[in-house]
Amino acid sequence: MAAAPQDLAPDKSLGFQVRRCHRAFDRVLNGHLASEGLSSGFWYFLRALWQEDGATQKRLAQLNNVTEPTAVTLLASMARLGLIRRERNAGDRRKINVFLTDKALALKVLLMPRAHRINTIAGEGISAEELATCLSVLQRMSDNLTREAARLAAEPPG
Amino acid sequence: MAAAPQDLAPDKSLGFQVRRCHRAFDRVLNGHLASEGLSSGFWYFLRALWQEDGATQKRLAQLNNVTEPTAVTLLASMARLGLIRRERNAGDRRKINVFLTDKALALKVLLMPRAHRINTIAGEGISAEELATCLSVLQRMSDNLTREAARLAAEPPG
DNA sequence: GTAAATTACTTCGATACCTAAGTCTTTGGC
DNA sequence: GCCAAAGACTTAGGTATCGAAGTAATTTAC
Repeated sequence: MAAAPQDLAPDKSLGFQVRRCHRAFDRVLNGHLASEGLSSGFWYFLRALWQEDGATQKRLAQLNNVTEPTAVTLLASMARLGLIRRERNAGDRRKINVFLTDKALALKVLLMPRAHRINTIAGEGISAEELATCLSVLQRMSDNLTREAARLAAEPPG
Repeated sequence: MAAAPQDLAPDKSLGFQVRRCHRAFDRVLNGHLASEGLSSGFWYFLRALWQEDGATQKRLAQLNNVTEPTAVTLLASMARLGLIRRERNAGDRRKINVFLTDKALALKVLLMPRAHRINTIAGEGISAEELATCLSVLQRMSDNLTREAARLAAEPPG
């Protein structure tokens, strides 16, 4: 017999476990970045730019699943630290293209292996097949929830 | 041939996908709670207290995987809104026991079904077996990373 | 039985998010 | 052309989170 809707134990809730796991990843990531004077907020933007240097701020926000104001704040901090350079786009002056400095480019060879290592540590004792299933389920859940969030924004919940 | 450590695509990174999924859950949860004047920060404390009314602040922080300062801030907000009552423990005056008010108790029947629904929406089109695997992998990854975070705190990364 | 260590909570200052409401630029309809 | 709509970025204000350092109560070690 299924549990009543009042009694979903936190341990059995995907939302709860996703949150717990996120916090755990974030703490370890921050721990590794602190020695370079960086914080986890920068990490996702650095990685996006290593793949797509010159992207606009809007594009970077989308790649990282954050809103534009969040991107503005983080990119301003990164510019202050000399990690990026922002250039108003000549063809469309609404846009700003973001470019990595040499300093940020150099961080790639230092930091990417650490990211790998964190993923490796996370997956210790877990089969490749299970990890692949988890990754796929996370992607599908994200898609489902993103659709639901858009629905909620249009029409309040019932 | 395996990809070089410099080239882990974000989509294939568990850390990245866990984060993305967390944000998606959080947005939907906030969307549902906003109509009651609540925010997602309260949710986890409410749920913990529905299961364990009278818990100390430290205990609540542990149950929710947040640090004590975070718990202090959130519980202060909840007290301001009349959701909880804090009582200095008579036997050990360092401790503070947290109790739900009637108002917060009444929210349970309203909110728990919504939490269920969010989990249901997230899992649409995904088999029960896959979801169970994902849940189990998330738990084990959290445990691995929590251990690593403790190790890092003791000794900086190499 | 007191000094030192530990525990529970708090305060402080900072970062990373969000929503709502701007500004400035470009595009589309007429 | 011009005005309205849409797009890209910014500002303002608020919440949730952290680490580090502080306070008060209790326990431990001698």
